[in-house]
This record gives sequence, structure tokens and C-alpha cells, in this order.
Amino acid sequence: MNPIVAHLEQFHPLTDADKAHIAQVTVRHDYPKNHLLMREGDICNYLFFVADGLARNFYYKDGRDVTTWFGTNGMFLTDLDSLINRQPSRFNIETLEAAGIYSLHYEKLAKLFDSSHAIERAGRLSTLDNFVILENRLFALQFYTAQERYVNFLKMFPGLINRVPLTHVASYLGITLETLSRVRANLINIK
Amino acid sequence: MNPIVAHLEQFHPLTDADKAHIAQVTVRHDYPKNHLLMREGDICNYLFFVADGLARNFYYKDGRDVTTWFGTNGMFLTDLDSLINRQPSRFNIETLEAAGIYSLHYEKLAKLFDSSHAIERAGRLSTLDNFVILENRLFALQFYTAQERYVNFLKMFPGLINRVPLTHVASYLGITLETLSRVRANLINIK
DNA sequence: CGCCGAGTTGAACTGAATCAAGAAACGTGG
DNA sequence: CCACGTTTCTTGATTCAGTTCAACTCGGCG
Repeated sequence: MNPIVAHLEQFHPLTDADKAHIAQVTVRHDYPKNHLLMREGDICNYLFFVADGLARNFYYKDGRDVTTWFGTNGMFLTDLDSLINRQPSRFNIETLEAAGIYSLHYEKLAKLFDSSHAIERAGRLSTLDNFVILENRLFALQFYTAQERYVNFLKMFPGLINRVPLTHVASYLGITLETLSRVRANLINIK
Repeated sequence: MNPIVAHLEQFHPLTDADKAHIAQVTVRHDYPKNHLLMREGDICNYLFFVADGLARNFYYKDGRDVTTWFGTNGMFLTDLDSLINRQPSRFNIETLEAAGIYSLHYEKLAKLFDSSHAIERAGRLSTLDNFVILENRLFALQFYTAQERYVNFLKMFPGLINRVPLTHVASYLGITLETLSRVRANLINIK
């Protein structure tokens, strides 16, 4: 079963024709570790979906590598602003582990939505779902301490902490590597 | 012309039947200043749309009033998480000025999306648009200084600074009133 | 074996928060 | 239209969470 189909069906039931159509326009690629899927400045043409393995969004802020999102099993990965508004992307996307990734070209995506109200519905609900996740993250960033955000991260991405260099986690949380190291040391002492 | 219709048509063209249907299920209310539209803990039943005037989302963090969003002309206002997932809202919504506000009951909203693929399309695109706005805000919060965020705010909500108490702006920006006051003083000195 | 990247630890520094005191603007009743 | 109280905003002194810079540890790998 195509995992994008499975993902969308969580939000809204699809007909067999819908499912076939989706499966037909999505392509699975297997990439090695550290493979660059998209480069900053490019116009993003694909909605990526991580079936297995691990990837991330990141960019360079004053020459420093900053992770903005992790994509694991069943997550979308793209630069939405670039994909929708056809402008240069601010992010890079790369794999952090060997990964099975489905890509969906934006023109085919548009046709997919044209073809079926049910797919459009599932797409809208999936977008809403991601909106709420983003809202919660904003919330956390604005009002929680470094330590609270780290604990949050552990819940949000269970097990990921052991698969990713701490530098990436630190920049994702909006703190330095050193601070993250101290937060972790502190948490161990508490326990 | 119904302003929600006008708003949605920016994203996707609608038929006359669609427009009539939307106009039929949206209700305009005129509220005075400081009117509470929704209370924390309630399950949010409405998608609000600010036609004119001004309103905000806010909540209490450790007894302190924190603004999370401003709604001016042509903006939606709701607690999405509560509206979609039918759980208690974390926010209050209140007017900051006398305001003309359209409300759309969530059941009617669902019927609206059922009734027309084009409306669903417009809804999806509007959601995406808001997603990108939220992404940019997250970006700013994570990587910009207090001063940069304030300058950002001035661009994002032109003229709003003169209509809203600074306390609300400060909490929206994730800084204290005192810091905002200093930032402003500093910017005046630069000029 | 020795180097190199990843993580830890320490000391000094800094942006913003907190606490506190005033000044300015605002609105309401007399 | 003024007086008084309340809310809004500014300014100052101190504190604190997190950054920066720098040195050190550890594990893996050529």
C-alpha cells in the first residue's frame, strides 16, 4: 500500500480510483545518507514524504547550519512557501540516514487536487493538522525554557535523539550545542 | 459583497451558487470594544472573520495576559485545534475595538466544504496561506532579536501599533513591555 | 597510534527579564 | 473643564538564562 495514501486516509476516506491515482503520480526513491534533495535558492518542485529513514530541513544563518524540521516516518517535507508561491527556497533538504522518500511533483499535485474532491478534502485536513503542530511549536518556542523545549522534543520525536547529532537538535530547538549539553546533564542529575 | 466570499475568491474562483451558499451561512455581528467572543476552556464552535475593527487571541500564562494573534481586516480568528479536534480551547478571543465580525459555525463550515469542491479548494489554499505566515513567524521568533521582531511586526501589521496597547504587542512578540519600550526608544535614537 | 569530529565543561559576557519607581495620557464624575 | 484615579508607558538597577569562546574528553576510524 502506498504510504501517502495510507497517510491521507487517516484524514478522509478515498475511493479506489483516488488511491490508484495517487499511487500513480508518486515516485519512491531510495537515497543514501547525507543526500541533498533540495538546495537553498532553488524553486521547490516537490512535496516529499518520508516513508522510512530520516531527513531534515535546514539552512545557513550567518554561515551556521540551522535545522528547522526533521522528517521521519509518515511526515511531509518541503518548503511550502517555495512550492506554492513559486519563489526561491530558503531551505535545504537532506537525508540524515539512508531513506525511502516519495516525491510528488507540484504540477501532478495540482492535478491530483483537480481530479477529486475527496483528495482535496484529505489535503486540506492534512494541512490543518500540520498547522496545529506548527502552532504548538510556536507556542513552545515563545513561552518555554530551553529545558522544557528539549523535553517536548523528546516526546514529539521519540527515539530520534539517538539517531541525530546533538548539534542539529540544538539548532532545531533554537539553542546552542553547549546549552543543550548542559540541559541534558542537568536532567540526568535530576533523575 | 460578503467579505468572506471576497477573501476566498483571492485563492480560487467560486460559482454564484457557492457565493450564495457562503453568504447564507455566515452571520455578521457588531460588537463593542472589549467584548469577549470566546472563553478559554470552551470548545470553539466558530470560525470568526474580522470585517472591520480589531480583535485578538490571548490567554493567561501564570496569571499574565499573553496575546497570541491580532485579527484585523480580512483575517480569520479562531482556535483551530479546538475547532477541528473538538477539545477545550486554550485561548480567549476578544475585540480591542468596536468590530464587525462574521461568524461561521463549524457544522455549517463542514457542510459548506461538502457542498462544493471549489470551496474546499479555496479553504485549503487559505489554510496554506496561513501556514506560511505562521512559518515565517516561527522563523522570526527563533532567529531574530527583539528589535528585529518589532520592526517585522510594524511591516506585518501596518498602523496597528497606534491602535493597540504596547503590552499586547510586547506579549505577542514574546518580550516584556519594558523591553519593547527600550527597543522603541533605541529605534528613535537611530533615526 | 594519532587524528578528527562530536560532545562536555568552565569562565566571562550579554540580551532580555524582573523588580521598582515615576511620568504621561486617559476617562469619568463633579 | 478641571481634579483625581487608573491605566499605559518609560527609565533605572539588578538578576538570570543562554551565548560565546576556549580548553578538554572520548570514541571511532584510517
